[in-house]
Amino acid sequence: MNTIQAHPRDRRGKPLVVQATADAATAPAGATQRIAEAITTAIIERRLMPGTKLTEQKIADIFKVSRTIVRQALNQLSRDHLVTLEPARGAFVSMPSVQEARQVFEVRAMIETALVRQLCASITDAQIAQLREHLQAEQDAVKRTDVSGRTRLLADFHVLLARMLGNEVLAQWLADLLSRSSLISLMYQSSHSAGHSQQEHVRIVDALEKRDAGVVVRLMEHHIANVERQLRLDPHATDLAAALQPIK
Amino acid sequence: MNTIQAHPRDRRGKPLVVQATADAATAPAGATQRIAEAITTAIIERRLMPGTKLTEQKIADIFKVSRTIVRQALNQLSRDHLVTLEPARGAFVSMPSVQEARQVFEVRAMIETALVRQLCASITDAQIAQLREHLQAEQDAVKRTDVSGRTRLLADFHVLLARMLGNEVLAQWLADLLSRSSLISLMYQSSHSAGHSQQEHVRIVDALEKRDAGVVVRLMEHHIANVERQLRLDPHATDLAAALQPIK
DNA sequence: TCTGAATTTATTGTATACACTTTGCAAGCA
DNA sequence: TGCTTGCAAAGTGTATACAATAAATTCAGA
Repeated sequence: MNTIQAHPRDRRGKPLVVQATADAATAPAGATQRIAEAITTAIIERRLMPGTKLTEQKIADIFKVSRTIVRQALNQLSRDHLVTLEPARGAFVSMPSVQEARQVFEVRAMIETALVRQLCASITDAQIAQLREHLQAEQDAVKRTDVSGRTRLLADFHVLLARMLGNEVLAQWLADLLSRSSLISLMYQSSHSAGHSQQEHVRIVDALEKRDAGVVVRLMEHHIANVERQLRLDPHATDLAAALQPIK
Repeated sequence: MNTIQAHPRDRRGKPLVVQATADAATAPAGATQRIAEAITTAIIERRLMPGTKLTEQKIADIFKVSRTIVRQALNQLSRDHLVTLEPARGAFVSMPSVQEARQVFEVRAMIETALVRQLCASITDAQIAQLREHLQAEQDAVKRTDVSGRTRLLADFHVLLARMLGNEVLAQWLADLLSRSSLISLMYQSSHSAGHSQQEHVRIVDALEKRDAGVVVRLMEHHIANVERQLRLDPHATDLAAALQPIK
């Protein structure tokens, strides 16, 4: 149990976080990077649940590298908030708190509304076409119930918008936020209608095409709020004292 | 040359980036953290110029630790975009490009206007008072021409605003952006009137006190634009070919 | 004296060794 | 039985050794 599957040849599609800088075009990438990505996708695709201990030596054995490399990868991941490092105890898949979850969505709402507002002024027809293409891919994934694929695509939609502003700084940060969002969904999502999200994406693109800033901002606001609403961010597990109180 | 001064006891004030989580209240902090902070402040306080090579062994000797620790610190700093890691060549103090500089300021404008808009709705009188206190500290630093102090304080003003939203995710990210901004100023700032920035801060707080969202957003926009305007983000050094062209 | 290949030096990248901390288990004691 | 204490196993944190790479230097030849 808790085995991490390396399956390097099995990785269809890019990792959730679209490579922003496209550094050196599919660079051979150090082993560190490879491991970090493998763990990232493992988390995203729900093969590693929050709280899982990530023992350095085990990972090192799997990837046939030394702990040194694994430690580097884990350090990187901890910076992405995907794993949590407990001093002298080890690395664990992060368990974002309800508060953290709320904050992530709050920030997303702030930044993404501002993002689409700006985008209305600068978006080109070619970009619209690119978005339509993406929407098609989303729809396909939803239809064939490709869970991990659609999760990635639904997240990438947002990063794609960010990249269209031509601002790598923003895009990279939003990518970070979205991988965190994925982890949050993993922890708190009870039921999620991917189709609904997908339709909202369509409507957002429609509004973008009309360059209607007012509508697009409102749609994005609603969209993010909807995604958040489908989580179970009620006190439940977090408020241990209350949970253990006899119901009387 | 290129000597990094450790001077651990000499560090008056906190590092530029206000400790967001205040983790474990001034934790003894691992050596890694200590080194990362030392280098950070060294950069901010202009004792390390962009492009400076950071040789692992030298730093290790200074801090009396092994390269292992130094490497961890450098890795962290590279994630903050303060140092750049060139494979097999080493670590250098980052030299943010003009494009990156523009993007950082563009993002800051986006996020900080949204920030103050929200803040208008939630800010308390106690928080206003706290801001006034900060403004006083700024003004003192400006008056006694404490360059490194005022740099830190002027940046912390923005982080302070972020923290007042009670959103650590946002605050931490803005802190990152601001340390990058500092490095950018370091590279591109020709002349900077700290007093002017400080006055704008005052006006922003005034508008916040009146909860006038419209005005506060406009002021913040102008403020960030002004800071950017004082940089030399013209093509100059970047466009080598043009620079070497005989003037004719 | 200049150019360029070969060698030497310096520095980074990775693996490994060892010390220290935590944790689980079991024996001792009330 | 229930609790504490001591011990052993597992795992992390740091240092160091060694291999790989890039830069600097030397030296041969024109």
